[in-house]
Amino acid sequence: MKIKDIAQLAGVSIATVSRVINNSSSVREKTRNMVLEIIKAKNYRPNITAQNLAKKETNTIGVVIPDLDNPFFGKIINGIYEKIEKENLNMILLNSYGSLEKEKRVIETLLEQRVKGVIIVPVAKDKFSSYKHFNRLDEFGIPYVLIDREVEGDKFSEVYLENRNGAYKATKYLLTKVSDIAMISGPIRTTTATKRLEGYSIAMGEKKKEKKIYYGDYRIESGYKIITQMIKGKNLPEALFVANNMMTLGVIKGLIENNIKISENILIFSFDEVEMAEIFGVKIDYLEFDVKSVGEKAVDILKSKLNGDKSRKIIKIAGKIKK
Amino acid sequence: MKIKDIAQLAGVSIATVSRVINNSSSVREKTRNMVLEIIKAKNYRPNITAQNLAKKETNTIGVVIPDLDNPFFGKIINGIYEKIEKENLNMILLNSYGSLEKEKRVIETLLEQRVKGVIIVPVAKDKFSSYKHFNRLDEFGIPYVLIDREVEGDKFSEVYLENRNGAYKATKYLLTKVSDIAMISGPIRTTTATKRLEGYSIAMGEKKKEKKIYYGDYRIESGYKIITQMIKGKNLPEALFVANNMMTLGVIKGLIENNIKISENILIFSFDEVEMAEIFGVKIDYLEFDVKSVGEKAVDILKSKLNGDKSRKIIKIAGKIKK
DNA sequence: CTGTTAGCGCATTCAA
DNA sequence: TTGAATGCGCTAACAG
Repeated sequence: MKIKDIAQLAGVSIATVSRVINNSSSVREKTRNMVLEIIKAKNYRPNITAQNLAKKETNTIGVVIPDLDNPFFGKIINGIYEKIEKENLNMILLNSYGSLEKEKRVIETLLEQRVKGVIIVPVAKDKFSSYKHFNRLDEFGIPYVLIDREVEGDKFSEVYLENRNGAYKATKYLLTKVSDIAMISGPIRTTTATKRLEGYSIAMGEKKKEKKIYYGDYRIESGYKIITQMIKGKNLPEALFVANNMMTLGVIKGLIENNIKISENILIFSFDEVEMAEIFGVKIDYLEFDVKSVGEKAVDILKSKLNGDKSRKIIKIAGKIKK
Repeated sequence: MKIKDIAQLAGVSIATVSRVINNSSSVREKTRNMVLEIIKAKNYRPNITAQNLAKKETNTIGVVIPDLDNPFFGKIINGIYEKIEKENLNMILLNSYGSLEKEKRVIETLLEQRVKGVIIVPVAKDKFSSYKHFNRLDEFGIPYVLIDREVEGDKFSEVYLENRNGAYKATKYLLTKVSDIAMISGPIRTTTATKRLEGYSIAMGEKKKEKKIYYGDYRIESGYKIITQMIKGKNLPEALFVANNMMTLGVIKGLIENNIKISENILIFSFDEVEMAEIFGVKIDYLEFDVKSVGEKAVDILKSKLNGDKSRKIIKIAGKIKK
């Protein structure tokens, strides 16, 4: 069933059918209704592939994520979806698996698909990373927005959590309660870890308190290992600021195993939320981020680019202290 | 940059370029290499939209999920993705929001996109639900596989967790330890809840033990409410079989609040995994399912359908007792 | 308000 | 092994 069939059944030209489908130029009320009826009766659906080719554009946007099996990105995807759905856009989802090679490849896929725009969590984590494959998108005139990671350079539009300021606020908050505050940082080659560490350092420096920094790798095990060593060495701080929720989980595990009461014997502050803590009766302070809005804001920026806005846009999502 | 440009630069016809792109019919080695070089030099990417139109087919499959912000489905999506990636297929992801109306609409979207196949978590939950909108896919000759939900009728290919047998195994296991076993069931209008309840009932019946059934709605709050009332009424069973992990979380919350030690004062068995329990030092038995494989198996079935297999296929994913 | 026609970028017969 | 021509289903001038 194609446009031609509908046209014949309706006794009009395909141009007219096309017009009623697209609501483009004016069609006589009566004609329109008749065509509409036939379309409905025949359950006809226009072939979007053909439409796209004729219009030289696409109605899909590409989303590239480094890990599809991660609730954090699930929220972002959700935010993106709800926004683009309203624009009648579709989402093609790609996984970069956190690998630069894969990232380059999926970008080529997106190019072939002639997607309308791209939202991507860049794999690159440090200042030595290469971003030049993003130029390919520029070559094809496809607008894009980087999310979640703070990226070096001054040409990209981005949306990410306020890393430095968030850590600063968190540390300031902890300083109102105690003065012996240690931090478990993420791997220093990542920009997020660097920024979060900076925030902690600045706040501690302002109050001239001694900094105690431990380095983890953002995963549960490293949090567990570090806290276990602290406990063995009997040098637990009054408060511990942990750079992400995974490591916080490790910390919680270690503390519970050693019967150390959280918030009684030690204050734990996680950079981001540990979702289940409350259910298990564990009291953790954290920064609350509207993660979904990362996706939403990215779509907003993309839309403005699609409308011709050439300016660079940076949006930082603010965190709110939850206690 | 289109195929014509490449052809001109190479001094050959577009047919030849098309042939090397698709590796279709034989092209002289020398010619092929030359064309390939130009393609590379110019960073040319064929326009998939045009390819699809010419070939009257698409390289994307549609995936419909009722909740993008749910780790369970994240795992399934991940399983689907890894499989189709190898087939050089793309995934367009749609959200039905658990609404039948939305489901109908996204199916129309998929029709317009002329997707190659569909994998869908049907919204329909009970025997009174309507499945006739799936016929639309049949009309367009698009193969599809239903996942996660057990659906009434005898025409659909499906992949889901073994609900009844899983619950049966779980209850049998609990019966080896105690005899006073209560169950918190899901809402009885859903097939999953019905099946799980059946499994429990059969196992209890075989041993002529008294059944104690409470009805929740699969959400945290209902688990919490039910356990709280049990505690107040001082009628805690020796063991409690909870029909899903969300309600189990509610149960855990209630028990912890009331200082009742899990696995000491009461045995808790969750139908599916409560991921964080171990970290928080809580001992929960559960059925372990390879959730990701739901997606993988669905792709397998879809592939066979794409190859012309008309038979109906049902795959049940087995659960393994984890203690 | 409506129809005719020329593409959109590519695959694929059919000849050569 | 190659090229010319046709068409995939639809949109968008252009003309009427």
